[in-house]
Amino acid sequence: MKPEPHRRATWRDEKAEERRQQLIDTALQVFARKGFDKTSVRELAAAAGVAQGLMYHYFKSKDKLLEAVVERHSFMPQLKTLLSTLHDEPAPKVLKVVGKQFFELLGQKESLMNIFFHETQSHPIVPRIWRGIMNEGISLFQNYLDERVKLGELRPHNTDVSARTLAYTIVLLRGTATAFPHRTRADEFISHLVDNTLSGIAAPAG
Amino acid sequence: MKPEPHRRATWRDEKAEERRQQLIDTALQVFARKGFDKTSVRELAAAAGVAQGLMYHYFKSKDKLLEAVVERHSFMPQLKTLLSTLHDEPAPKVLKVVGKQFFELLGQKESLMNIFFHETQSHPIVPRIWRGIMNEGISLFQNYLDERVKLGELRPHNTDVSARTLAYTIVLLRGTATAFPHRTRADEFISHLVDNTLSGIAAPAG
Amino acid sequence: MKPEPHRRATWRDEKAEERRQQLIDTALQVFARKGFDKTSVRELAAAAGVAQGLMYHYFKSKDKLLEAVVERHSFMPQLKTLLSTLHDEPAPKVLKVVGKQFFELLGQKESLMNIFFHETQSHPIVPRIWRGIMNEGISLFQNYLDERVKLGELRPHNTDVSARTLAYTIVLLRGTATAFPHRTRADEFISHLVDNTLSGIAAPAG
Amino acid sequence: MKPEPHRRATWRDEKAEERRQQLIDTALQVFARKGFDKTSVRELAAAAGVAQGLMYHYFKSKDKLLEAVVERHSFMPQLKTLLSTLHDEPAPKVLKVVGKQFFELLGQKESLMNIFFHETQSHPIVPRIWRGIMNEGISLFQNYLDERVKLGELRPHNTDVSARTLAYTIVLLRGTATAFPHRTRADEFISHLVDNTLSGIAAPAG
DNA sequence: TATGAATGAGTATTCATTCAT
DNA sequence: GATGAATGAATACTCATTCAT
Repeated sequence: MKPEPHRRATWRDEKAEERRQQLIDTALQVFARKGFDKTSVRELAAAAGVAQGLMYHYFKSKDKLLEAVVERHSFMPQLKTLLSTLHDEPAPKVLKVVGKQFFELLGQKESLMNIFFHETQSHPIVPRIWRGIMNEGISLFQNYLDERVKLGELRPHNTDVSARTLAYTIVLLRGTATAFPHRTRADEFISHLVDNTLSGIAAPAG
Repeated sequence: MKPEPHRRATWRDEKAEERRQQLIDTALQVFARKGFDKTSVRELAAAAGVAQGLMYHYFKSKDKLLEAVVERHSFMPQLKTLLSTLHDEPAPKVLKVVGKQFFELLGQKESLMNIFFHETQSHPIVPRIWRGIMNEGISLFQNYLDERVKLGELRPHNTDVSARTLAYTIVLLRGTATAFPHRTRADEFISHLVDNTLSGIAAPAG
Repeated sequence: MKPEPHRRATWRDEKAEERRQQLIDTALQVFARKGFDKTSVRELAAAAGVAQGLMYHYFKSKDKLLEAVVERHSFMPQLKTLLSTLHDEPAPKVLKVVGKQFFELLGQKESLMNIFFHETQSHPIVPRIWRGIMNEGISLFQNYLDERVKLGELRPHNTDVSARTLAYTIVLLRGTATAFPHRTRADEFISHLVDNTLSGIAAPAG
Repeated sequence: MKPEPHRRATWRDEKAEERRQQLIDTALQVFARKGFDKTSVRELAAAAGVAQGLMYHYFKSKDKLLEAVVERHSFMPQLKTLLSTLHDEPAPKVLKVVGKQFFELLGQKESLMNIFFHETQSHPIVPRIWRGIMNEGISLFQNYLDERVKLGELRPHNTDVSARTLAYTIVLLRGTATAFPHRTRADEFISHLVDNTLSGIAAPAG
């Protein structure tokens, strides 16, 4: 019986893929903590417990590594899953839930968010991915709102604006929450946010 | 006959102050365009038309220069002026105006905003100043909203949330507007934003 | 039934020898084109279509590979063959032919010549081989000239000098011919060279 | 009396020019000894007794330094001076003298010759300068020979070939002399070379 | 035999900072 | 005040070589 060279190659390939993943994950953490520019390849290698030369076996350059990081950890799938739960549910009931889940998702992806916020200028792919996520997310969310308008649950209005209002506010809430938490806790904040958005803050007319 | 040392000193002081200001202004532009880390002192000096060594006559280090930049260009005064016009004006009338003015102010301070967004990790003073501006601004804005609630113009609600909703949305709108403009134009967006915020987006109860 | 180990070994040896030869041939081309130092082992392996590690099965080091290249492609045999045709032929008749053949031989070995010219400092074996070829060639050539002197066909003179004059001129002609061809074509040049050498360029004494 | 800023600047400029020259001279020696590729900038700086960073104050890159070296040490002027002594002198009398002087000039420029021979591939300016020197030199030499033909001192022949024969032979003689000196000493060699060239090596007819 | 993952020393270059003039 | 020569540490990246499979 001949040896199976294919099997062996596959095993090596798997190991290599694991290693690649490990390097990406380590880089995500270190980039988020220290920033892309202030992180040296030597540091990355040390953090991953490998020789610096190995970085270049897996990634052509430090820039390409950053690309790999943002591509691999882009939370598009989770965002889609999250937003797919919207459909056929009444707005007042789900907006708070989805808002809080979105906030939580951003929290889980804190490292990535750090990169999105700070490394925009380092490499063009970073804002491109971020823009992709936001646009897609806003778009899906807007579709839901449009449906609800059609159903007469929401009044006719510019849903791009309301979608962005909710999304932007939560994104920046998340951004500032870590750095300098404020009085109102996030959950409570989002509850109020949705209430305000639905009912308005103006006093009921006369 | 010797010249009076005092006169000369004053004249020289003025020149020095001008020069200092010039270096700060140049640095603001270059930092905003290229990022703090990717800008060398040599580049800054060249952009200002002086020798590199001169930078260190005016600023102890590159970091201190960054501090000087964010301190000097902090738009706190303008923000306070802007918000001081709020008082004793009815909300529906002024929110749009103030919102648009705020958006425009952020636009004028685009270079500084770039630094706030991207150089948070470079030096602790950057997020500190940014946080100061935001907190102060939000606080003043919230005070105004509280007044309007007292006057019965707005319904009782968490004004911290509504203040932040408006502020955060406009900030991120500004941030994304330059990089990737979206369908709705800013002015229109802010109009809708204020309308939504005041009246809510829920359909009027039957 | 097991295969005879001897047969297998022989077959494998042949394959191995082929592979070795292939690696040497590839290396010759790449070294000549890019230079020894500027060629990485990775590049060599890629050019030969094998993994880098395999290079070290066949050659102990990059230096040893260079040795193998210059040893294998040393054109000593061809040179000897070429010069062996000299004997018993009259000088005026054969010098031009041999000169042109020598020029052509150098042309065929252009890659090797490139290595001889540029990589002298890389590894001591390179100038050693080159010196060997030249000295042996000059020596054989000189022997021929000495014979012709004895036969009275050439006048008594320092044949080391005349041998080197012809050889050096053709070598450098070849070296410069590729890089920057000059007015006189090589064939013609060599004809004139031999004519001059035999008859001298001085005007016949009155 | 005002201080003379110009004088001071000039003094600094002089110092800078001296330093520049020193770095070039040091580089010439080290490049010649170790080869361009095998010499690190750190080594160059150490050999010159300065910090490595200073190299980049004076030369934009290692390549530019090599350019500066070959440009500054190109022996074109000396070669022209040497060849200008030819005119109006009879060939038999001066060819040996000029030949030996040329050999000696090459010897004085041994370091530069090493670079010309070995670093052709490193940077395009190296062969360009070498070609310039050779072409100009050959051309001037050929002009002289043409004159002598016109005067009836030399017989009509292809002077490009005879000029190159003498030049090439001496160049390679010089190149091999250092590496592996041979039996005939250079002076003697050149005497024989000129004798052969003038009188030919064929036995006198009849 | 053949692979390619892994190593670690080495390289050119950049840069903030100092200082004599 | 102003210059730019000089420093030396840091950085991204390359490469010959080794070795487990």
